[in-house]
Amino acid sequence: MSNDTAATYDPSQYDRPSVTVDVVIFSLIDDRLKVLLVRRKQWPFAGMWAIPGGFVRMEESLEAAAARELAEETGVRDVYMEQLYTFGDPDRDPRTRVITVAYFALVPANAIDPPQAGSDAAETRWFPMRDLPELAFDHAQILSYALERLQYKLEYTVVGFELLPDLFTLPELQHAYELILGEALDKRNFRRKILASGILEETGEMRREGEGRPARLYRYKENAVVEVKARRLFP
Amino acid sequence: MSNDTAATYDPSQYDRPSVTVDVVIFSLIDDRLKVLLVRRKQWPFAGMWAIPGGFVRMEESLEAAAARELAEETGVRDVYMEQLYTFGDPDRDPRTRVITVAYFALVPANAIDPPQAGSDAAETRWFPMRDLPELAFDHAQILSYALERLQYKLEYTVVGFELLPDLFTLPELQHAYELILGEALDKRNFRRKILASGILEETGEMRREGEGRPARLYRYKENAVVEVKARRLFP
DNA sequence: TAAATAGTGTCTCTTAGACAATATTAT
DNA sequence: ATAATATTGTCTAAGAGACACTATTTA
Repeated sequence: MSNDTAATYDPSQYDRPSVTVDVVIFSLIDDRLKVLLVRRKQWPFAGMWAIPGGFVRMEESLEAAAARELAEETGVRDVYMEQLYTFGDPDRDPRTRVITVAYFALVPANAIDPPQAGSDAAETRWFPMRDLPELAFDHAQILSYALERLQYKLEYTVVGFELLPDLFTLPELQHAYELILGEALDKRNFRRKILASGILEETGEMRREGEGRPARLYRYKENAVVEVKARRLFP
Repeated sequence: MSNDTAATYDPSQYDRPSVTVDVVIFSLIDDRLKVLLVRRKQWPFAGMWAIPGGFVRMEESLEAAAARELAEETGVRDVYMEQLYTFGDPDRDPRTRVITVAYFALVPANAIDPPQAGSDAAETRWFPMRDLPELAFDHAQILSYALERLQYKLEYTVVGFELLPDLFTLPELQHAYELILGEALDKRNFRRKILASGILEETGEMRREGEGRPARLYRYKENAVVEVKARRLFP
């Protein structure tokens, strides 16, 4: 806290809840928006799937805890991550009072550790957002909110490229947007809007795979990303 | 949390941080945007001002804790309140690890208890946002972020009326917006935008005070507010 | 040369901003 | 009548959506 109204303080006079971070990890895999889930082995919700998370250690910040969870599950660091919301209903965990600070992360598929090696041998799996299993705790609510936020952000920022490799083509980026938003977009309007944002630049190179005409490869400008980050709603 | 990655659980194996809620309480008083602060009496930051807040009790939700703090400080219930962000740097409180879930509330000045009677005798005072004292903890950062969010929301929603009494005139509403945004707005464009949102309705009555032509009194439509609430970014 | 994919321009409609005159009341 | 405040409409510029054809490559 900060102050106990009358500014008295005695930690032992209050029971303390547990605090965890849960990280909703999104990626585009096999042409679908997928989320990484962990299978629970014990009560409560044994056998059900859950968003990866864990306790916040006493000496680490919330962001550090979320980044640590992400790295443990995917081996990935330095990807887009933002705080989503804090969920704290008293009965959301049947064991004890647990307040969780939820984050969501966007991870390019090519950056993920091959065998999804968690530090321990917990079973993890990527699930399509449109085909989720039954979820433990209030995690269905958290996932639903994370998707809503991701879709919302796609409409007014250009975070989509955070799910792609460093170099990508505009058709690839548009495809990513269409997968997440669940609707087709007009090529010309999409290109106009994205390029007008000024955060992409051509590499001068082409991607020549597949049958048709090769596509130009783009990257995002580091400076421009700073601009976008400054305008984020959530610090 | 939810799961400890490997789904083992033993609460005693982890130290637990304290969890508090801090509530940034905004109101329009004496023609200024003001925020309610509490003077600290003890170490740390004795004598400095802080955002009102307190521990989350084991049996209450975060929202309930925030609403309780708000009621204790202002006597007000059932006003606009939303979760702002969760701040958890390990050293934000020199006493122990304290994670705070920050909320912000919009309170109509006419609804506030006259003598600002907190349940205890802590000294509280309304400070203009443009003339803040030195603040305890990371509360300057929290206030700054709360103002940013309020200004942002004013631009794409019509939350401004949450700071006004049930009945209000369009010039009063515009004045509230100008105070918060810190800039003059065009009367005609403002009225067009607000009325186009469809969330206000005329009462048929007039406010006849002061010298000039009386102004029409409006209220907000309950149904319309539900619509706006459904479109909120934060659940 | 056929098939596949990448890339481009215009028109329209809506929205937001700039801008000034009239209407209604109290004094 | 004068002062004070409330109310109203138009023009313009910019942004968003609808829409179809040309360009470049591989097989």
